[in-house]
Amino acid sequence: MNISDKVINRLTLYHCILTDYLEKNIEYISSPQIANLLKIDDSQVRKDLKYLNNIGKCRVGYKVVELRESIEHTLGFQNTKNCFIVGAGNLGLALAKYDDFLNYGLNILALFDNDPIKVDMSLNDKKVFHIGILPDLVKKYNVEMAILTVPKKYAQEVTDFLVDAGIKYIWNFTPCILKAPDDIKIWNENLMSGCLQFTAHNKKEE
Amino acid sequence: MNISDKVINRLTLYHCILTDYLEKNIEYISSPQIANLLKIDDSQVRKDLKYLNNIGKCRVGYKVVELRESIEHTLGFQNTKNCFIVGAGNLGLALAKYDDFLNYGLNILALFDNDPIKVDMSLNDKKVFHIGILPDLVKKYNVEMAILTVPKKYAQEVTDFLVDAGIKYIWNFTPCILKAPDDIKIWNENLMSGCLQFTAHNKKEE
DNA sequence: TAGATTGTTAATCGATTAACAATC
DNA sequence: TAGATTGTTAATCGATTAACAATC
Repeated sequence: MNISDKVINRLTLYHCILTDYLEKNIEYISSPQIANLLKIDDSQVRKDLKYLNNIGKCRVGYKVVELRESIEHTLGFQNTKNCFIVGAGNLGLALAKYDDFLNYGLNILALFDNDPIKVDMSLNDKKVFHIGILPDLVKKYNVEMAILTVPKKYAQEVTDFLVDAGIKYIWNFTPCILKAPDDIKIWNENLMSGCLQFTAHNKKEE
Repeated sequence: MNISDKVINRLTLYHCILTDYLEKNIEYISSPQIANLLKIDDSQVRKDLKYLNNIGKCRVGYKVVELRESIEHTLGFQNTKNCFIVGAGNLGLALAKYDDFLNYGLNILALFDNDPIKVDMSLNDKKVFHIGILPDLVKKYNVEMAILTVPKKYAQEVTDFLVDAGIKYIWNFTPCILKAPDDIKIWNENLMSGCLQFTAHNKKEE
């Protein structure tokens, strides 16, 4: 069963709501409650929740604890994935400090850079290594995923290097479209694209 | 004319490709070329480009310079929007240093925090102010948008404060679903949600 | 001309919304 | 019982893909 991008995105939003309810010790939540918070349709919420094989109760809704665990299980928060950050610039360092990733199953082991000044720096128990030793560490720690935060002009070159080193998933934070073999999965993170969705939308009223 | 989220997202990707072609001094680009790079359908590319009122030439494609400018115009990269970052933690500081935003029409003027140690810090010509003076500066500089990067537990409280101060657009980087009046537009930036799309997808093969 | 590409329509596919019987 | 909610089907809506005439 394949879960679409849109459903995955909504499941993460439901997860935020459920975490909040859990902290407030509320035991049950209903689909209209979730729908109101997100301003979406309640039958859509129920349809999304069907992916989780979770059973709701008429008149009371779903158990917060169980529903939250089902989402975590379905999205794979438990099976932790190791990951390297490639490029220890501002964004790379910020992402390394962003502890929330581990809650979602993403374990950032280390950073890499080619700048000797940055090498051997340490932050949040994560060390910056020279890019040259990345292939060895990929094998040693069985890392399949890399977060790419290098300057634009090195993006393709570094991608080729990562692919050769055996990296299979690249989370691309550079504003470049990377070329890679078909079996390499690339997710282009376009920070501005989300933001443009509300700023550009206004144009229709012009 | 309303442009959907998906189209906006693709237009930003086309923009990356066009910037690359421009730097390589390539004059024309065709829809199959764009489609191949992004591994999508070429008729979809042509349909997206129709939003831009741009005219392609048979056998040669579209003029790179013109197409790029049309995208920038349609997505409003020219009409710069002022913006405040609220919360000068790791993520807030990283976003403040991320100069690329200005290319997309987003002008970050300043940061705000309630921690006296952070107040008066300065980075990239941007100063950190005490959150208390935000309402005054919102009026003074006519700021409608805020990037929310405060700790989770203050997210709702700060949102209420921003709404009272006259902020209309909130780009929410906290893992919280914010409550706000209907005329306030909120974009929930869920960094992990994109990443989960390739890690969670594998589950289908289990 | 032959071949590549655009622009556009029709066909397909998937996602959202509406509706409602079943349940407690 | 009355009322709220689930689970699910049908209807609607929108997005993607296929197809192809027109163009150069």
